[in-house]
This record gives sequence, C-alpha cells and structure tokens, in this order.
Amino acid sequence: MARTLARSFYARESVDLAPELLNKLLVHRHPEAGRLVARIVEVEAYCGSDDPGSHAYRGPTRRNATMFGPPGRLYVYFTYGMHWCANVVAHRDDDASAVLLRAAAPLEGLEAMRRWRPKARRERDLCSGPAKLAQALGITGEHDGDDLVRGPIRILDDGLPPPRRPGVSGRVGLSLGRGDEHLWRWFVPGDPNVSR
DNA sequence: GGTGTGATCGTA
DNA sequence: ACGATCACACCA
Repeated sequence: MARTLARSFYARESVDLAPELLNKLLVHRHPEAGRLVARIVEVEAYCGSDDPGSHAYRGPTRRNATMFGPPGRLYVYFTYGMHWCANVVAHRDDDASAVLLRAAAPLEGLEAMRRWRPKARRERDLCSGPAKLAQALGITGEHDGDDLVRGPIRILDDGLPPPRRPGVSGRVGLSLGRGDEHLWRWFVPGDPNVSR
C-alpha cells in the first residue's frame, strides 16, 4: 500500500520538492501514542544564501545545522519562545534548502492529537499551521536531525498524487524585503486544514 | 468572516 | 530586538 519515500526523492531543490510533498502522508510511530498520520496539504520552500527569509541565509549555526546536512532528514526549530516547527531537508550542494510543513489533514491518532492540542475545538484546528502540526504529531526539538527514511517519523506515498493545479502564494510570516516576493507557498485548494 | 494584540525565550 | 506562530478578544 503506502510506501516510504526513498532518499533520492528529497535530493533536489526545496522549490521543486515542496509541491511534490502535497498529499503525501506524514507518519509518526510514537512510542506511547501509537501511529499518528496526517496528509500534508500546505508547504513552503526555503533556500540558502540567496534567500533572506531562510534560517540558512547567514550560513550554518548550531540551530540550523540540520539544514546543511544530507537530504531526507527532519529540521525542527524553536520559535517565538514557545513553538516547534518541522521542515524536510532537501538537496544540498554546499548550500542548504528545506521545506516547511505548514498544514496537514489529520487521519489517524486523532485521540492523541486532541490530547496534545486541548485548545483545538474543531478537527481542522489540529494541524492547520506549522506549530499546530508539530504539536499534534508530537514533534519537538528532540526530533531535529531524525532520518525520515528510517523513522520513527516518515513520509509515505499512498498513491494520491499532488494536485494537478496546487494553490500558490507568497510565504507567510516574513517581513517585507525578506524574500516575501517569492511565490514559494503551495497548498491543496479548498482543503479546510490549510492555514488562514 | 476579518483585524489587532499579548505571550514567551532562544538566537544572532 | 526580533522572530518561518498561536489563541483570544473584538468587530462585522
């Protein structure tokens, strides 16, 4: 049925990888909560030294080290003093690029997701933002650098292709002049889990 | 539906 | 100081 994406799938620029991740399954085999599954419906691409909106813009640091490593790993960062956000590391040829997982449609393990996100009133509040998605799937800084091919967090293809015509827009949350002109956000049109 | 604001702390 | 954000208040 669903098969794990091979490492070669990730070995390209984030701008090319990002739309291909739409409709793929994000799966976390959690030691206590069991199997958590959500379908990716919104992503953003971040590049390296040429992208002022990217954490990699000013070169490698302790925080962004994973972005400069091999593709197919998870880059998890802490922001606003309280939130974790998860990225997929893409190709690197002496530079860095990654895809921010912004929203997903919850499919399995909703009980645990609701337990970890007690403030989510409706189902579409569970994973409709990068920090919500990480929280619902139990992803924190301890998963930074994890191998998405080996697990426990993986990305699977269950046969549903990306949308033929994905929604496109500028990236969210960037101040003006920091790469906000790039149309590097993609989403599944009409999906209720896409962030507002 | 939309807009505006406070929370909270690691990073550069 | 400033975030690759969220939740909540308030208005419509």
